[in-house]
Amino acid sequence: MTIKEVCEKYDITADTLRYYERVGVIPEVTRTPGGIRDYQETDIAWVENAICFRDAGMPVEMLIEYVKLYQEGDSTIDARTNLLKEAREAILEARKKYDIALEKLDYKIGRYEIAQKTGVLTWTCDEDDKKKG
Amino acid sequence: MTIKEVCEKYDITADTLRYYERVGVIPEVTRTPGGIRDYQETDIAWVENAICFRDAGMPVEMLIEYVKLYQEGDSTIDARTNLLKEAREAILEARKKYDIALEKLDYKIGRYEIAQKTGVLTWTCDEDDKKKG
DNA sequence: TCTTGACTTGGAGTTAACTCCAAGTTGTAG
DNA sequence: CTACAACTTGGAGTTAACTCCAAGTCAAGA
Repeated sequence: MTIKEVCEKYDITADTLRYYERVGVIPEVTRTPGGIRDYQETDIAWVENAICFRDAGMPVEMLIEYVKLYQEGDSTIDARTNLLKEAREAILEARKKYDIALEKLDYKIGRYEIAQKTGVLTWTCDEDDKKKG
Repeated sequence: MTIKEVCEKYDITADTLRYYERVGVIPEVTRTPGGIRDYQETDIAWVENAICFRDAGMPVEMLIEYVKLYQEGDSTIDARTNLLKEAREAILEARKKYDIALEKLDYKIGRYEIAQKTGVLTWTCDEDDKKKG
């Protein structure tokens, strides 16, 4: 699979893919004899992981560390487990914050929609932002 | 409430609070006659909102836009509602990605824990990353 | 009143994560 | 064999969101 195909498949730029490889977010990608990237199943799995975890806010540094440990072999299994657990906690924490924001948004949207429907503001925005967020 | 107290209450730096005010993420804060920030209930509500929405990944630009619309008065209620709905969609989208990452993490952690308990790798990490992510 | 520490401003600097660029190489279609 | 698009590299540039700094002002205690 060419870099272009991978880009299209995952809606990501070639620059980002090359950057991920360069800094070690993914291991070195398989090449053709001419030196052109030819993504194999394994390479693609790493790309998929990288995108998935980046999408969840996991820092590039952490992914680099994971790949480094992975390449050091079985002796790093404990370290890798810990790293993954740490990432899990961070993601759970972040998700909690998303839920709180959603609640707040829903409350505000609800208020605004009533105002729109009735054409009347039964409350001042000031009051709303002051008392209920 | 002084800037320091607000910092401590929300675990945020004074620089960030001043930055938020400067760029318009929150409206101008009440001052003492001497020009020193003296956060009132309303000011604090804005700070709380800003932190909450930033924590959910809402871009600073969007918060600035909301405050701008808010200050223009009731004629911008439709625009504000749309903005909030847009933010809501973005947060829902992001949260979905967090859930996917969590699933992947849980799967990997489960595998690693079995390896740790039994002291045996019944699978190669390569295989794991290749086939199951 | 003096000191001392927290506050003020505008502007410059930093960080993470890309994103772009120039100059050169590869590979496919005609 | 020749174009020509797509690929390669190292390195520089950009963006969002802070974060820090210098020079000066304010306010509470001795």
